Amino acid sequence: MSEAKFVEIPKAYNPDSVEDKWRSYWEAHKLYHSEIDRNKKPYTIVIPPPNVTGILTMGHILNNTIQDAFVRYKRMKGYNACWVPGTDHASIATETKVTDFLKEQGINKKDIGRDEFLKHCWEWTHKYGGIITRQLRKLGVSCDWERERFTMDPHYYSKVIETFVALYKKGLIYRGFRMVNWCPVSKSAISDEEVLFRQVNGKLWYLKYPVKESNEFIIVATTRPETMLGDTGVAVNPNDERYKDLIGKKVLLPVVNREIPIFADEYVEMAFGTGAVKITPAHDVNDYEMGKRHNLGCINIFNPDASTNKNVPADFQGLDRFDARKKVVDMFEELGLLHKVEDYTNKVGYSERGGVPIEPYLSEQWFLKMDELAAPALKAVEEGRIHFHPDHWTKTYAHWMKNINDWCISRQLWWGHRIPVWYHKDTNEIYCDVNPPEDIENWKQDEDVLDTWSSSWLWAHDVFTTKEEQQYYYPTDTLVTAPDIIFFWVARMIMAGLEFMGDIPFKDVYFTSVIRDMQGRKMSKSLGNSPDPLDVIDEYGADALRFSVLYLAPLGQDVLFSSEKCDIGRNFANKIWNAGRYLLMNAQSVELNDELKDKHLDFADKWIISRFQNTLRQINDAMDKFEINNAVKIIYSYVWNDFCDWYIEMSKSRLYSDNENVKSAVLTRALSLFEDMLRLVHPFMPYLTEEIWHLIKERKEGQSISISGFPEFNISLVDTGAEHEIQFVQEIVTAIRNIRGEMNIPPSRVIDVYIRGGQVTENEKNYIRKLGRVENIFNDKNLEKPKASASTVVSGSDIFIPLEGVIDLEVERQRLQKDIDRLQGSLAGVSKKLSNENFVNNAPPDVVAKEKQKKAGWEDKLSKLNVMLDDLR
RNA sequence: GGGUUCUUAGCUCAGUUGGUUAGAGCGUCUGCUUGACGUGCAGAAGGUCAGAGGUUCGACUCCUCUAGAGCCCACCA
Repeated sequence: MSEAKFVEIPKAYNPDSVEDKWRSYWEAHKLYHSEIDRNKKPYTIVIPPPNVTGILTMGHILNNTIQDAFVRYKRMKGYNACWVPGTDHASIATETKVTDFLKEQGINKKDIGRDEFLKHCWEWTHKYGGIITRQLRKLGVSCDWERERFTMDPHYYSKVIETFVALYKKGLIYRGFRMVNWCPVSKSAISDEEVLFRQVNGKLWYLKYPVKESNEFIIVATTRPETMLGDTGVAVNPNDERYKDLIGKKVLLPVVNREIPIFADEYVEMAFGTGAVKITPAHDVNDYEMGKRHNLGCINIFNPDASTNKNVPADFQGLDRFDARKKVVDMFEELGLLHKVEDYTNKVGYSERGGVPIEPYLSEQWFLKMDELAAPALKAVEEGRIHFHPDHWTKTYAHWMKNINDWCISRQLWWGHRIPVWYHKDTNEIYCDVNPPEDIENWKQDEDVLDTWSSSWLWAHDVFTTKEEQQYYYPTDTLVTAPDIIFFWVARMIMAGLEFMGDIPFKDVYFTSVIRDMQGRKMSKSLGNSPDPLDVIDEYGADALRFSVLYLAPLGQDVLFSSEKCDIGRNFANKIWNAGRYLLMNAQSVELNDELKDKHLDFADKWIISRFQNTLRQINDAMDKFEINNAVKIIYSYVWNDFCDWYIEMSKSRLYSDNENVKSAVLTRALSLFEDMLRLVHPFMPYLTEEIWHLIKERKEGQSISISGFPEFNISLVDTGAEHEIQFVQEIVTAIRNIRGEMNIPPSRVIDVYIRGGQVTENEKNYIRKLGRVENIFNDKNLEKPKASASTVVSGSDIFIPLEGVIDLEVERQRLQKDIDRLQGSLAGVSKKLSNENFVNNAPPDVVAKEKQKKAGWEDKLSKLNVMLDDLR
């Protein structure tokens, strides 16, 4: 207990060294590794695996902070908490990056071949794969890193293949020649969910098609004139009088000189454009359907990269689709067949990855039938076996599940799980199994890989590698994820869980907020409006970032974020730090004695103990309801307002007294309460709390606040009497401070206070003196009002503060008048209510009684204030 | 076009099943080297709860409509 240690505690909390220290401590002691333990209930979370080559975003910060808060909370509550981390191979995203990287070096993917390319992918994965998990660690997440998984791990890989084979053999997977969303950049099909629609300011071109054997033209409107090269018909509405005579006739398609029919179909809207539609079955979903209905030809005019192919006239071949568009339009203009051009805004589907408009494209793909899988998955949520938080996502989910289309699961890529299907070289027979056919030389394996999501949909169960583990840890408890992958991932995981495990994959799904910038725009690379989380951690500390983000992110609402908002968390961390500093500094001179922890209790102690219990109850309640943001606010207010502003301040009057036993008791108790408080804070601010917890006393190697248990609610410690007593003291102190403030009386000037009313205990007086900077307190039922004093009314007592020579009567009058005005307003309201017979007769008696009580109290106060005001005249 | 969420203090947001004198943080103003903290302490100002109807004894809260914002879904060329 030397002076030296005194100065060892810095004035401001500095997270830098602290965070690294405890992170390595936790990892070295494997504190967050979980093994099957039949004596404990498991609490399991699987991380939404980030893209292996990605970097940490603010979205990840929020998402993982929430998971960590849940996991730490449950771990402290005695659950066998297991948080499985990992990354996703992100087939298309990674392949795009590697392809681009190779291209920069002049290497073409096709030239080096599949095996060589995959080597590069693995190299890339190993090089960049660790980045995001390292970044995640800085946040202080309590993942079980020994369980880290990757969706291309050998075990996981084989599970994906097994799953494909099982579904194929069950008849749920089929191969079909279909129109799919084609991404010309990755040259692969993508699923409906990977198409993003954007408003595009484009044009509507009106093209004149000459009708055969006549001088007439039929004018069609199109947003994509280049597709006319593949037109095989022109459609009109059967009820359209304008075109009645043309139905059945032929058009001589300009440029390509092909004869195509004019036909009628209900689909055509008469009001749009000219009411006549050019039909390109190979490059438009609707046209494809119509083509089938009317037996039209189907001419594919594009190569996989969306350049024009040999099915178009020679001088149009090999053009990019946008160049082809220009050339077609020019040609029409030259021929005098361009009727007009209008500005037109419409929605165009873009490839999520490629960032270019998708091309509806006919190709052979693998599909997974969804009906059979979706039905039970919908039921699980509708029946409440799985809960969504916030609940309204259930509706969105149900809507999607009821309108679901088959899932295109094949991708024309190499990085991923290769489809376990072989075609016989001679007979074209299909073979599907986990192992290749024995006479492999006669077979050729399908070139495609599976959609990333058709591997990650197994995540909730296949991260566990043995039957025993699956039995113990599955179903997992809580899934925390962003709402934008509800269809990509959440829905499909539910399907997979029910199909392959016969049980739901998780009980609760917490949909996080979307983090936006202060203008409400989504964080994005191109806008450059996303702060780098690592910079924020460097500047504010991980705890501050975690706390701020939780504080700002209510369940179900988007969050407007900028890094300055982390002031909240940093200031809070500093506040806790200094509360600890105060107690520990006093522990230098005051002896701690555990035997006195429950001795010399006064109402302030009983009050804070009671407040702690109520806070604990509220936190438990909020956490159970998945209202983390609420839990955080409750803690904040307890720590700052109750513990620091009042309890610590009150403790001073006794800590600086002469009674050694009292001092000992007060400090021991305060430290114990402080330690309990740290436990409440720990799930949200793990580093800071761990640091102070170790400063409080020497701990054994391997001990940690994170496994020290969570306080348990004890109703017998709730003390309403003490809470009322404190309230009285607080009101008087606040009234005194208010007068000081309004009268501009500096704290350095001590004052006396006269309390006319019920008896004030010595104990209460002590606190009032200390907190109000009061010298003498006079208390009696029949006190005379001292001359030239400021006055007010608190809890039925009249308060007078003599201010001879200082008081400004005009200011005092205004102050009282303000109170009176406010009271009269309230009183008018309650009087009106009580004079309404309907209210008195219909409202519940306790409500009426409460109103009457209010009224009586206010009337009393009002008349007293009026007397005081009169006194000043 | 369908669905969904939202509109409360200058800003960002709380407000649980209808009954409060409508709250917090930031910002603003005033005072303060108060024996943990100026990343702090004390005090103050600031709101017709988007608008209009309705239900009710009583509406920020429930219902309808209107206006505005966000998100998701949808094949109008």
